[in-house]
Amino acid sequence: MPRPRTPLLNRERIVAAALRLVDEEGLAALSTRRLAGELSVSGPSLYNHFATKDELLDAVVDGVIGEVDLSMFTTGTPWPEALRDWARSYRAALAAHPHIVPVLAQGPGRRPNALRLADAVFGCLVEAGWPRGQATRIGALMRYFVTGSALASFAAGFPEDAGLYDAADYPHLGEAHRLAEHRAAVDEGAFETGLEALLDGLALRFERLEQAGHRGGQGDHQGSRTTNAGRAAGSTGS
Amino acid sequence: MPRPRTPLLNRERIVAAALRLVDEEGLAALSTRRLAGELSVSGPSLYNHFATKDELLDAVVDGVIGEVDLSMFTTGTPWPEALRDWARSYRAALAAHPHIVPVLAQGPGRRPNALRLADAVFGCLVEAGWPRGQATRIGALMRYFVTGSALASFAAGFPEDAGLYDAADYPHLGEAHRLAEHRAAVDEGAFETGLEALLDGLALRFERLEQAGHRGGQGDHQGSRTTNAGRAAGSTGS
DNA sequence: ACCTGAACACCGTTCAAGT
DNA sequence: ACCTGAACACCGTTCAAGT
Repeated sequence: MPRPRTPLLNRERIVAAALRLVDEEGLAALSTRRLAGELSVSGPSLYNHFATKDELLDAVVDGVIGEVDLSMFTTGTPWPEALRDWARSYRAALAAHPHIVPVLAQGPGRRPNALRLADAVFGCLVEAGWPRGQATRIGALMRYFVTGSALASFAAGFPEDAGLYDAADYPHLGEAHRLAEHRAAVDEGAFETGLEALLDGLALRFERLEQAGHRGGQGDHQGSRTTNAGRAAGSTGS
Repeated sequence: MPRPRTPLLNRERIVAAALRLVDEEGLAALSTRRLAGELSVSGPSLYNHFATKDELLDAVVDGVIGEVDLSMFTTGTPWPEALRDWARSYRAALAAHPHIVPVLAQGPGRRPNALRLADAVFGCLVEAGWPRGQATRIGALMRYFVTGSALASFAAGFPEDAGLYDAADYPHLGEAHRLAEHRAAVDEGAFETGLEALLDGLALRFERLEQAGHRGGQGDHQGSRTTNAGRAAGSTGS
């Protein structure tokens, strides 16, 4: 019985080929038949490894999210810097795979690497002294900003050409807004400005929190010197 | 020649039927054949009014963007309040049509109503004294945050069920994160927290700007008392 | 000018059949 | 256990033909 000769396919090889295909030719190129062809295999073979195409896409997305650097959350970096470094790493990972961003931005973040990511952010913020409910919200809003920026910046396709529409009706919008070259610069600037504004706004809240904490003694606010002991318990307070 | 009997179809009727179909049955239900059926017409008929399905989707999206309230930008409301009211109105419009958000978030914002929207925000900020380049970035980052939030909140589909994945590997994430009921509350909280943080962060920058302006005389910073005269000229400085 | 039926080149997915 | 070919029920879009 020479049965255990190695299978032609496995999830890892399929995901890798799918990501390469999407990166090189866009999301529309990823059909089951085309992907199977890239793997020198017949279309339905893929269904031995993934139940549906959506499940395959989920795996591709999770692989990309796995590229996001999370090390800044465990090296004792102060939370604002950690959040900034992480947001930029997140954006860079999405910029490297622009065509998958629409799938990623939409999909519920319950794949393994998405959960690792959410967990790392949450842990860092709670460690720093943020209440658990706030930490949850901050993690979410940061992801929303990064993915929203990435969608508009990378996935939007190239504006076909200037002069596509009449400028007459938009008194404040100038020619520059329609130039593709400038669009990338605006997007990068918008991301950086938004990121810094967000961090400043959060820092302001953190100061108020610390002051309230010091005045009110131990309310529901966990001080920033709390040890690990309290936070690995399970509930998130959100 | 009884030619001018009114046509069965027109763009307006098609767009309205498409939006209704998407709202009621989701984006996947919007096929050309299905939509044509709703309009009691044959599939290819639609191509007499839209060159492609994408062009039709663009029109649907622009209709939704047209629902966003922009009146706060022309009533002399201070820019932070105007921006806050607008962001909430924007979010509400997307919440009313959750299934179209993925298309909207991705599509380049060069349809008429998207341009009207961008123009209104830009005009308000420049009027308030923001430099044109900054005004452009702020408009963009606000859109990114609103659409990013909306995508994750409304378009993400319902998390199938709790217990889909093992909790063991995510020490900080508790059961609450997996409950659909709590997800909506977290999303709303994340949006509001992010919006306020963003506005605070921008207000901080505006203060610094004003101070620099008063110190440095008239640099490239247009004072907040500038009249309309200067800004309808066309170029945006971005 | 606008609508139709037929057709083209695709899809995702199922399933019996092979090994 | 894993791969195949054939098939099913769809797609978006084109096009000659009708009025």
